[in-house]
Amino acid sequence: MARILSGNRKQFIIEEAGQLFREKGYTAASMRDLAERVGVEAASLYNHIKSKDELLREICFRVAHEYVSHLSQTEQMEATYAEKVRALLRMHIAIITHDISAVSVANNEWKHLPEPYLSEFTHIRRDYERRFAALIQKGIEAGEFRPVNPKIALFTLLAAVRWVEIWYKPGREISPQTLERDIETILIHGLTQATAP
Amino acid sequence: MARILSGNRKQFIIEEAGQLFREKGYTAASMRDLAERVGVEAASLYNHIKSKDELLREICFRVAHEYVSHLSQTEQMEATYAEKVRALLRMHIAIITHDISAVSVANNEWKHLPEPYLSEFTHIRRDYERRFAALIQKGIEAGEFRPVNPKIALFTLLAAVRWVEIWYKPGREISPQTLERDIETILIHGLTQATAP
DNA sequence: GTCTATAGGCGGATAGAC
DNA sequence: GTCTATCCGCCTATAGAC
Repeated sequence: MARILSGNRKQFIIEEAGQLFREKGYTAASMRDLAERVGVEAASLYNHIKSKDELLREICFRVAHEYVSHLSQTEQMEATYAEKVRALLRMHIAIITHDISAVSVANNEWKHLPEPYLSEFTHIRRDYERRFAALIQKGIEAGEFRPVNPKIALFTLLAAVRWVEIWYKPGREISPQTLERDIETILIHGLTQATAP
Repeated sequence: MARILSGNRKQFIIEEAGQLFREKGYTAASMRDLAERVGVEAASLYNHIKSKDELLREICFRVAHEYVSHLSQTEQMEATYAEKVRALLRMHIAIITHDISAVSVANNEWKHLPEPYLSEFTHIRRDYERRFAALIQKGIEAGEFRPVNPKIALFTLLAAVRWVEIWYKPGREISPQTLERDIETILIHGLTQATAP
């Protein structure tokens, strides 16, 4: 029971840390700032966590594992490569809009992870990119996609959904559904009306 | 003469600061770090600059003004909206590949600007986005572009070229020319071969 | 214009009472 | 588990000798 309460308390602290790190950046955010949000003195935080960077680790790796888990599911789908890429774009937008603080921290503050976690994190991310690029490569070979460099295509897609993380706030004028539809339209079909392959 | 030398020295310090801020982040980068790169003691830097945030300001506003200046030129071009948007995409890629540290800092560290510079910077950026979105809006009205939300289109385009800033290193396997061509292909024509408007 | 020395503040984290 | 008090280090920036 004590462990469950303690676990909840820790999760609450991690949640607040995610929002704080997103707003001010990991380095500029102090444990005193975090304590104020949580409603305790700074020293009390250390009854739940061991260090500031433990918070960063929890956030970054939770996000990383969520992305990898969805990628694995997508790879096993029975579908065309275009459908798989489309599903991954939707997945990215969904994760971002549902867990925006954590995603933002994982995207922008990961470089402050201390070793060996930094190496582990970049390794996971590189592996994710490699597997995603392989799907695009196969889509090109299958004639579904234009013959572009798969890495360029990958990063263009990933970056194009990442802006949502910077910009999106719940309750903003544009709904997640419109977001999803229009971003997909541009990336999959292109911006211009009349296309000539 | 003394002023010219001093000016060059200051520019050198700003250049080194840009690289340092990009690598470590503005808050995590110390004046001692910067001094070591420049080859002096930290206190000596203050003969050339007034404060750490002056360096951040110089970098952020130089980049902002470069973007705005190119946008103004593009607005005055005699060309279709598709050609103008294409020109702006090329301009973004060119600025990023030529001045990557400064662009990276302006994109990622601007939030550490102290007021009133923070407000001024965000105002300049919002104005840039408004004018760029207007070009897309007109392109949609002219039937050149698909009927998507202009803001979504804008941010998707801007984000898609921004990844270059995170990823690009001079001398990497992919050339700026290939970058430009493939990113344009995806954003303007779309990833899939057979498009059905 | 560069140096050494240092002021003055805030950072993460710990000790120990309750 | 939370508090107060505090350690100790690093931070930006300044003072003043050379």
